[in-house]
Amino acid sequence: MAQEQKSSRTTIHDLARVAGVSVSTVSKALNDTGRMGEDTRARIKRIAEEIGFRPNALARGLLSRRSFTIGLLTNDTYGRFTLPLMAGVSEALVDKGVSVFLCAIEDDPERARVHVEAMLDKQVDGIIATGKRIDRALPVDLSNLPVPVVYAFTAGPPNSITYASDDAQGAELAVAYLLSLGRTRLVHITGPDMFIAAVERAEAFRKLAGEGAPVLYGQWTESSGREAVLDLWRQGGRPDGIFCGNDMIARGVIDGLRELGVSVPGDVSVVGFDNWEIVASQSRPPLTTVDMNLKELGRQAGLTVLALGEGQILEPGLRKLGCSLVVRGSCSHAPIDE
Amino acid sequence: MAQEQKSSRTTIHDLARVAGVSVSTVSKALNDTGRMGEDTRARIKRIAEEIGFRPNALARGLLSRRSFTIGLLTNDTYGRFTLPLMAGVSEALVDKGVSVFLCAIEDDPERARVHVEAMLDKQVDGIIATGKRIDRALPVDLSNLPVPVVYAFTAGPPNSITYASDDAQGAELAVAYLLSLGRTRLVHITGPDMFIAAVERAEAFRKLAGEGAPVLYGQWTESSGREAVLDLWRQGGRPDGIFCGNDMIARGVIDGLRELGVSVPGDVSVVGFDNWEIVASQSRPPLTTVDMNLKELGRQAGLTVLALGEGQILEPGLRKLGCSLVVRGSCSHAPIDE
DNA sequence: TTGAAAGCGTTACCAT
DNA sequence: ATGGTAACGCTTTCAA
Repeated sequence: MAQEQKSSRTTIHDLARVAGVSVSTVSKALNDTGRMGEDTRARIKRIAEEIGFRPNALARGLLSRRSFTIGLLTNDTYGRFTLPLMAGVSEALVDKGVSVFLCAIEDDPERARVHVEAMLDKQVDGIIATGKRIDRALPVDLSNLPVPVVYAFTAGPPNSITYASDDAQGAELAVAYLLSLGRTRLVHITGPDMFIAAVERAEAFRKLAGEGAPVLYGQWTESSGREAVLDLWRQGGRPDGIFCGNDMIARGVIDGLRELGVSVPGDVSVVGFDNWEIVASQSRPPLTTVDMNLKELGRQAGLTVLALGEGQILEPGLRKLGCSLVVRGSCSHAPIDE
Repeated sequence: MAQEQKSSRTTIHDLARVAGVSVSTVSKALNDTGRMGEDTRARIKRIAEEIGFRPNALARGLLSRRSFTIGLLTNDTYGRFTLPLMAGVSEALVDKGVSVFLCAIEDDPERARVHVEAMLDKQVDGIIATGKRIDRALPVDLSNLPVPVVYAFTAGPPNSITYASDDAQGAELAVAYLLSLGRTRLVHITGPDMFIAAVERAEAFRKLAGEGAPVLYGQWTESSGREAVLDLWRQGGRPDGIFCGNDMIARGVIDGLRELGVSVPGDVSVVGFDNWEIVASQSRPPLTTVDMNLKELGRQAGLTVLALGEGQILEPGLRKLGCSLVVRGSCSHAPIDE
């Protein structure tokens, strides 16, 4: 049938028997601890290799009180933010033998609790909480757990360690780029002002583009971007550079500009935010956009929970990681006037 | 500092001491095994609740040889297919106390091996292999593992249990819908014919739309869809219904039609495939599309590995799950001619 | 009805 | 240089 080879796993006892030594000797040989003849050690290692012995992490964890396992909790259903983050966490930790439990909770406190308890039962060495916005917390209280918790891209309680991308710096990057291209009449089209990320980006935008530069709050959707740009032109606005709060909005903006017969990047340069590959690279023209380096964020969050789990004492607080600009085709130098 | 409450976990010994009984009595009370006074049982349960005792799954697993843990292996970086699937797996298994290790491998056999071995060391009860296309295998051999493996949305070896969506049925659904609207001149615009999914959908399309109905293979991208439609019109094609191989293509198609001044859904009805929410709902008009029910697929795959892990013998083979049609705004009834 | 003891697979310590 | 033994937290006989 379908599951023939389910050979029972070989244990350290089997290995000891085959090698003709005691279990403790095998253990020491394999872990490079204790003192023993290099020949014996090598021989045991070779035999272990041959019979395909792999130590049972459950038994190991029982003794060491470390499971080499961490939990990643998220309420970001699409995985827009979670997957890159997860990739970073995973990449940083595989080599240390750490595996990651992924738990997707859909803003359901009950399910969230169940997931968290399941992870705790499994003795995870730590938990990374993540989500889709930095100013909202997950629907579950993680503050009195017996394991360290690190927050990444979601709000943590006071005194927690939280990782986030530097929205202001990212926005500055985008605006500075537009300015460097000679674009002077800038507009910012973004999501709802209830999002702190939107506000921070907007403030950074104003700082560089001038306090009077228009900021248009709306939704994080294409249609919102498109309508904003249509309204703008209807009202006589004629920016030559548009910085968008995310890539979806940017697509809508480009869409709207096409409808208006305005050339991108000829007449107007457009910059997005998120570098959501699938959206940014498929737009026409491909989108120049800000990348939040979520993978790096994940990597650091992963390393941090692990360090906390090993007993290191780290300063609590918010840690902002820099963004970078990914240049594609939606921006060009402003035409020389005379 | 940041990790104050790391109280050492309470064990069954603590609980036994508090309750004034032996560990074995506690164990039996909590597991509803053995015989004992209902009052004692209730009292122990209550105390367990009070002091927040939760059994150590590592210890439990050591004994029972079950870790209540499974691994999900994927090479789908964007998570387009993996996340819905994962949601299904997770949803079906949380209640059974099973947690899921997610391992994203990027077509790197080396990393894949490392991940698989890490999971095996952790004594996973089974592995679900998944990916981004049904006719390619993951870059790692999973066929001689000591745990059951189920394949979902990725190719498995002969005699394995594989879950996939029913591409033909999904395509039929789409085409039948177009026909039911009175659309008669149908075209299919899809991805590369190297994808078996593309071919199967195309065949199903031809079966219903007529053997002569045009099938245009291209890429799975927006630009490919747009160009196909532009070419089509340039060459004088005037379909009134377009079935697209995926939602990205459908977006491109709609985009191209707008450029041509063709109304969707007035002049042409468009159906997509995938129901990639973020793409389908944001297109103008929102996309009517085929949903592969990946969540259900995940649920079944999850239940199946678990069953195999419990020793059940199941028939190997490919199991196709039905798709459903999600109606949005991109289709309408054909105008009455006279 | 309850408890003592063995054992799951591993590591650490102390003898030999 | 190597091996015996205890211990990690739990479940499961088996005895009382």
